Amino acid sequence: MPGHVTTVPAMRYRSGLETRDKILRATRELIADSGLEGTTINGICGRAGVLPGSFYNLFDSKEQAILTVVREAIDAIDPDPDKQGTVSLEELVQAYVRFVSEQGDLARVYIAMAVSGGRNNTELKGRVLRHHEGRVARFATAIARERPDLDQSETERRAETLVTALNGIVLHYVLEPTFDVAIHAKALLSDTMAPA
Amino acid sequence: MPGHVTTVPAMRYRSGLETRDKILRATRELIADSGLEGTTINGICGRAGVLPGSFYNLFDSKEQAILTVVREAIDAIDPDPDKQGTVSLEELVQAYVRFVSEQGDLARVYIAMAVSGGRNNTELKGRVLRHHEGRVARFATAIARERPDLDQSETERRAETLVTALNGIVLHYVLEPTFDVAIHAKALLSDTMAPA
DNA sequence: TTGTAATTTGAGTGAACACTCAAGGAAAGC
DNA sequence: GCTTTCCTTGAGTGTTCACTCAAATTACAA
Repeated sequence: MPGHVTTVPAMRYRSGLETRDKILRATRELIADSGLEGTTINGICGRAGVLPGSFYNLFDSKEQAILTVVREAIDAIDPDPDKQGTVSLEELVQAYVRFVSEQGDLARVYIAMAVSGGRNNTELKGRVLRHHEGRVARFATAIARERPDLDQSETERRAETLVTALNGIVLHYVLEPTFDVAIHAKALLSDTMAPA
Repeated sequence: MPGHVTTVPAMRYRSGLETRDKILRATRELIADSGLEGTTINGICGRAGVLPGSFYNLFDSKEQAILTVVREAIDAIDPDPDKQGTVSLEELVQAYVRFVSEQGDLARVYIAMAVSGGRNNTELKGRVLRHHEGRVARFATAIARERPDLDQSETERRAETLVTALNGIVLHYVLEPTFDVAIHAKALLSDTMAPA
């Protein structure tokens, strides 16, 4: 059970926290433009201006740093996680578009994760799938509030189509930064709310 | 200019062709369940029952084998590349769904490629973007034929939304094999053809 | 100021990576 | 059967990977 017990010190000094920040920022940037598998300890340390020994003084493993960044990306996607039942579908979509345009690095991390999806990493895979389910449920709730005429299975199907299709839009944006996410997201949104 | 001149022999014996097939099959399977970066020479050779020396007798590099498989995946997606202007949008979508369900390995290769998109591989990146453009153009042609009332920019936008959204559907299918691609693809199709 | 613990240094570990090569064995043309 | 070319073998190349550790240095508390 690696990661269950932390063997790194308590980080009581300021410089430790600063180094930790530098490492996480470097990790985020590196995942964003080299992908999960292209992210190496050397790359992280080089970009952060830190030596490997210092990295391992603060993190148990490369994976722990990556997981921390992935969690950041997941948490950054959903607006107001508190107000579970009161956010409109449009707000949910707009929040995603905003997340993508304002936090490009994290958006790339999010897609890199959704794709490699923890191929040989059960911890990461579970996290990805749980996140997806929660996201679909949230979209479904919003749809149900605005379109009470739809039955439950139709509501759920529309939520699932919308969430996965939006990911497709963002996936392409990651490949081609000139791609206009907002326009296509808006189109998907109005399709989802169409009468039929 | 690697890959321009081939240094491997002419492959005149039957066993050479068989070994080549075994290697390409192993490469395809390995990309499908370990991703592009998780695909190693040792992995390929182990799965193919071949030694590294034999691999390099038939391929110049690991990248050459991967590119061959990627080209397979790209070519397998589009139905009847000859009849450019006569295929309906529904047929295009159905062909993609069929491709995904019948050739899961290649579909995974396709997504792996679309995602890692040749991050540090210009050859691969160019191929991916050119393929995407051609695909959008083909979808746009089909839409224009069935919906001549739409202006050109609207037609193109719908084609782009549909193609990227479909990729999102397939991306999720790759993560969760129980995901029903056909249903969601059909929904996207009818949305694309909606009046508004 | 001094003691202690956190932090940094930088060389070093073994494993896995892509790739090579000389030599032996097998398949085809003659 | 002889020759040539193809194919396979399997050990070996240098590089990069994630990760370690003892020693030096620094930051804070008292």
